[in-house]
Amino acid sequence: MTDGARARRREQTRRTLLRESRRLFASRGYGAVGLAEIVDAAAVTKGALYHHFDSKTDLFRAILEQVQQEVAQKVAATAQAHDDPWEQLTAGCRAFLAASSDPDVQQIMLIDAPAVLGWAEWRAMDESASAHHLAEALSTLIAQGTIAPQPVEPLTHLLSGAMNEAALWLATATDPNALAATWAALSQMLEALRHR
Amino acid sequence: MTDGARARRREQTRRTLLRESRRLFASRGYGAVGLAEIVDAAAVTKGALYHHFDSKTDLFRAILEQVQQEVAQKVAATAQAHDDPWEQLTAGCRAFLAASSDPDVQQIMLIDAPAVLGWAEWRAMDESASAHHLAEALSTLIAQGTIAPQPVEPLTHLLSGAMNEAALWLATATDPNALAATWAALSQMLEALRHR
DNA sequence: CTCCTTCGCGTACCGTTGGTATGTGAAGGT
DNA sequence: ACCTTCACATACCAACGGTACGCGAAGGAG
Repeated sequence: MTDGARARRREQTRRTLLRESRRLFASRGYGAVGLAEIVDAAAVTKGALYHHFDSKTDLFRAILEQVQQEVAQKVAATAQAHDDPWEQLTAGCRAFLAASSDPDVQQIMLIDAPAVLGWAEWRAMDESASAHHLAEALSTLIAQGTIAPQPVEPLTHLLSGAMNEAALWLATATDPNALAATWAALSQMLEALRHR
Repeated sequence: MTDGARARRREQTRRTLLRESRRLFASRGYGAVGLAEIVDAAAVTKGALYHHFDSKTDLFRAILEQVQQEVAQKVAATAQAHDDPWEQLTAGCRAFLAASSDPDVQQIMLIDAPAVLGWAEWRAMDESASAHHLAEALSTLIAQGTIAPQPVEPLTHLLSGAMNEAALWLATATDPNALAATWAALSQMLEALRHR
């Protein structure tokens, strides 16, 4: 069913298209890359592209989904290596910072995505991919009394936004211990949430 | 010198162009607005537009500069109403949140700007417009011992990113006391920076 | 007042872009 | 052996950002 020469070729074309367009979008930005360049790099034509994706925006959406899943998986894997919910939160945040330091992830997920898809859709995708986990972790910590009772949504957005911007800055920072300093400051903020 | 019929007409055309394009960019986003629509709304032609601006991107840059100055002025005015550096910081952050709740400001300054101009240029403009003041306030507080000695740059980016994302979320939040809850959480984080 | 220059802007046009309609040949069922 | 379906190629289009050039009014020089 999922097999056959035609299905295999289809999958391969789609994967090549995603791979090449992701490479180009990541290196030069969504707006600066034309479809002609993409289909040329993938050694196909626009007909093939539009057979797999509804539009240039739809292609970008598929790439973003892929990037977000990769980041979310790294964060989840790191967090699940710990038992204590508080350590899960801190380790998850560290893992997110590390994953977001990848230039590809930054250009696609943090810079272009909100402008290309609109903030609302970007937000919805980020929610289901990673912000949901963050909110859940915070809820758990509130439930067990580690964090003072308070609405989790504002907290989620403040932390998410802080880490996103910090990751973008780290990419251009020349100071070799900028990552350590950033983590120290973020850790300081997280500690502030602990019940006194 | 700055007067004369020709100079007055020039200024008026430029201002009309900025006003209309800002309105359109803010309401539908940079990518979804064409130059034809802009010059039509301003009752001029593309010749006039390109006489005042080098490109569509350059037009956007001029608008962004204007928006950032407005926000920065509101923040500075609020901060300077206080004497205590700590109150200047907190009041400034509150003012920034309030100013960034304007949908026009969000679409132009927070959503489109990084993608249109690239993160580096956006960062540079934000730096000279408002982030510089934030960093200065933090430096002052460190110098006077209110905040523990630490690098200010990571702190600046964490706080700036947190406030940006929070402002975007507040725009879509239905909960009427979302602003209060957000400020409570942010205030909690700021308090954490105070020397123990 | 006259002449010439400059300036602000309009007109006409171009190359490229995202998107579409249609053709085509191989794969797969019957 | 036949017909359908599918994956993709080809050819084309409207709209876009951008440019070259023309034109009329404003302003300085004599």
